[in-house]
Amino acid sequence: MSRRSILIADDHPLFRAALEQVVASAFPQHRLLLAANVAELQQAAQAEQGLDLLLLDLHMPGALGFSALCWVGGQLPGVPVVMVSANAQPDTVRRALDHGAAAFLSKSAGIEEMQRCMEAVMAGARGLHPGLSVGQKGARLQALDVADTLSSLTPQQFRVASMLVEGLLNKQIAGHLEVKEATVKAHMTEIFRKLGVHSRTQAVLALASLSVEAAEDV
Amino acid sequence: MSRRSILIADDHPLFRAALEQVVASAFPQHRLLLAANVAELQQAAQAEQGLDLLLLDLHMPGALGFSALCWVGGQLPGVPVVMVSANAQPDTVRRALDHGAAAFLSKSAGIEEMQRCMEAVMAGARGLHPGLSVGQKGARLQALDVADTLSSLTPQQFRVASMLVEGLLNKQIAGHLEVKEATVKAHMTEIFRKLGVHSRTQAVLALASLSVEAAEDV
DNA sequence: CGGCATTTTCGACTTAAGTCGAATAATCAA
DNA sequence: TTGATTATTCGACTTAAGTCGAAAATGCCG
Repeated sequence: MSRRSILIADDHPLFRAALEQVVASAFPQHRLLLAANVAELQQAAQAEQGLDLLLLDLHMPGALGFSALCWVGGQLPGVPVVMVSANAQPDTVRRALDHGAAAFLSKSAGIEEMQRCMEAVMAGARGLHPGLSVGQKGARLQALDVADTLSSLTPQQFRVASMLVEGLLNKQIAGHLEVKEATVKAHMTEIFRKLGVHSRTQAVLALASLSVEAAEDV
Repeated sequence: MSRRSILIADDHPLFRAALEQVVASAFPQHRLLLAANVAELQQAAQAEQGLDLLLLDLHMPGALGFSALCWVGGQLPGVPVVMVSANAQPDTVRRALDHGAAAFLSKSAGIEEMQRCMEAVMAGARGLHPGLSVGQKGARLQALDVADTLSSLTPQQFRVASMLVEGLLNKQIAGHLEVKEATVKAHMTEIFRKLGVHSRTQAVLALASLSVEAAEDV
């Protein structure tokens, strides 16, 4: 636990491996942790308090839009997050930074550029997005209330919420999490309370407003 | 039924009255029909087969995004629709035209401009949007499947679907429509079948993808 | 007017959803 | 370690959701 560590969360195997090489060559003294989905991300982040940097893909399985980023912001305060995404639309970048990302890296960025960015972020830099002017931050995002709420969900509740917006039944969610259906229902009730709604339908509507933020950039 | 008629559907009383004046002065020989919400729009359109023009507000109570436009396209084929909206973002305009609108009018447009546009549409013109270049049509819209489905809903089913995405319970929907809850459930089952889903949650997710198209432009 | 198709309606029944209370397990600070 | 807080789990119960079949109403065409 003494060595510093960097967590790479990306679902694409090839790109994750490539990213691993880039990070390893730039920071040979750091330990590298890998995650292919949100569940692994949460697990790894939980086992590693002293995380120095998190490279987070925007389109992760199980992540509804920027929700994974929101969750990290709430559950892992102080851990700088570099968002990584195939597309770097100005809107996407701005939203990522609004949601608390320390930097935004395009997957088409050069290796040296990536390394420079990561070094800067670990040195304390924030709001970096190579290739784009800083300009106007904090634009719209009326969905910020929901985003805040998401970051207050416990890890298990977050998984339940993720599967909820996949359209799964309680029974199916229970199967995936290997718990009883009654447990899922209890989580669901708590999620409703935190979202300020009173039914599954309303919860889906609230959460869907987050999902579309990222769905637009496909 | 011999006179030609124009239907104005807008929820804002003041603007609806103003629009009424504009239309009346430009087309004194036409009969004017008014609708303040989607229910009235459906009722009026049903009672009037030979509709020559429909002025449709984008933000109508009970209308989920462009759904009202989709429904008109399916239920009232041949009736030209001029969309009216407070904002005329290029994206909004393009989507409206993609969904079958004959023209798009900004609420801030001049009176003469409005009258010219309406005349042109009734003369057969299509794809008009004063103040914007025609350019690239038919862009994305992966939600077109849902839009097509919406236009296949019966009027009552459409009302049920609208209230569904408001987060209402079956009991509440039944109260608004003044029918028994069992009836609403039956409509719900049929809506699920047409949408190709198997639960209320999935239906909301499918329909929400339509709602957000318009929600962005607020 | 008399069928014919669609729409709307509803009751009875099965399944899913949601609430409440409570027990257990994990976390953290003193 | 101990006490307190939070997270996770679940059973029992109430309510909502969803399916099936069918009757009644509506609209339309010959």
